Amino acid sequence: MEKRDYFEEVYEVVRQVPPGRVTTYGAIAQFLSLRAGARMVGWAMNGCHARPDVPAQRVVNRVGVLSGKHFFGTPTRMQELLEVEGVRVNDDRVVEFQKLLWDPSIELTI
DNA sequence: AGAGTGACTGGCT
DNA sequence: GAGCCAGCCACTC
Repeated sequence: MEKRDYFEEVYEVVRQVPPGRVTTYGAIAQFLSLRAGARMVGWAMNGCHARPDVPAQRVVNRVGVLSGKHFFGTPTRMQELLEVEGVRVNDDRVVEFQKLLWDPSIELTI
């Protein structure tokens, strides 16, 4: 193992996502110059088990679907976590997802 | 070394 | 909006 180089970068970005907002794998990948590695972002999130401080529920796919909800303890865990933060979820999709979208390459300045 | 898989995306239908 | 296909990189067997 020990290959969590860009993993840490992904975690750092996700960690900076403000509550009540969501981001996409593609946005993170593009921000980290890993555009072709959007899937890798998801794979990186696979290691979120060792990073409880990473709000993976705020990371959804490009259409706002909670594609990773299955990886949470329960199928509704991710949705509830988002709703608690004020993010409305309908049929596993984030309501007004585009409005709640938080793009690191635009809103975040490093 | 080769093939399969995956928390994705873009384009087209 | 929803579905299908192809491209991409990393990891596992």
